[in-house]
Amino acid sequence: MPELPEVETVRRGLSPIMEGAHFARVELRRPDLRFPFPENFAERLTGARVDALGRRGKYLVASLSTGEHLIMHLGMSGRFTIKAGAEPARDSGVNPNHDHVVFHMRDAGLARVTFNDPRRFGFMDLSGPDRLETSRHFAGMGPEPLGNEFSAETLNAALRGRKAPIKAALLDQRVIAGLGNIYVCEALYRARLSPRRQAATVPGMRGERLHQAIVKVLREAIEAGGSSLRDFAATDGALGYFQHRFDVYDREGRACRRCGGDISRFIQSGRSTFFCGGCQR
DNA sequence: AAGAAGCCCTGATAGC
DNA sequence: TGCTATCAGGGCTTCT
Repeated sequence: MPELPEVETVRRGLSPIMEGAHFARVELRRPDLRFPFPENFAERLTGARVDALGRRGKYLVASLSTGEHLIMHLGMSGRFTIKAGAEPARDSGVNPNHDHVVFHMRDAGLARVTFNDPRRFGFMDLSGPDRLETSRHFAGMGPEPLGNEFSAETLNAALRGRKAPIKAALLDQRVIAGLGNIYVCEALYRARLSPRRQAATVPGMRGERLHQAIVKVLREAIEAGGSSLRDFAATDGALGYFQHRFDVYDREGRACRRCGGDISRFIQSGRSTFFCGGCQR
């Protein structure tokens, strides 16, 4: 379940291979992922150089020499694997039936970058040469939590007046970019805030705690190479290990490390929320 | 208009 | 053992 730390881990794995390299050939093994590939997708990539590989929220963005941007989302189960040119065709180390896209990169020893995605919740898109921030995927997206524009003040401002539970507000990519179920649960635990608390009541001291908790949990998770629960692996197949440091996520029925209470689980807007009723208010 | 629910998709797992 | 039901949850669409 790639959230910001997992996507950042993938970006760091891909950038040494892709930045500065050209697409020699692009293989599409099916007409769509979650959405159809954009028109002439392979043709528009072939010959282009990757000037930079960035990330916005949970999206990977390759800026191309053609002026277009290749926008990639891992969905739930998307995985990129890198193999050098001479290695055998079984690229991803997982079921090759789900190897949907292969980028053959030159200037990188003809490395192959394979996108495998069993559930096909991932997608790829090309944005025109217009500014990225106004593109369909990024218009209205909230601040990068590890960027300069994210502060306790901007978080508070985004939460003010919101009647939804804080859990739902933090999952909303318009409030803050890149958080998913895992890191929202973990950040709320660290900030000692109940996921049920109305978002509008957070600004103030609670908002400062929450801001700190979000930044810290994301930094630690990136340092740990992300979290590998069911699907996630880095481009070299390595598993992240932040899942071993979860305080609440996937720990239903276990003891809270802080107060000794029981970690409980309930469904909030259709998704599992994990929290400690003893010390999260 | 904000908020919630439904949808997509497959693999792992639980339960019979 | 082998079948079926359930769950996982990104973001988008639809409904209230």
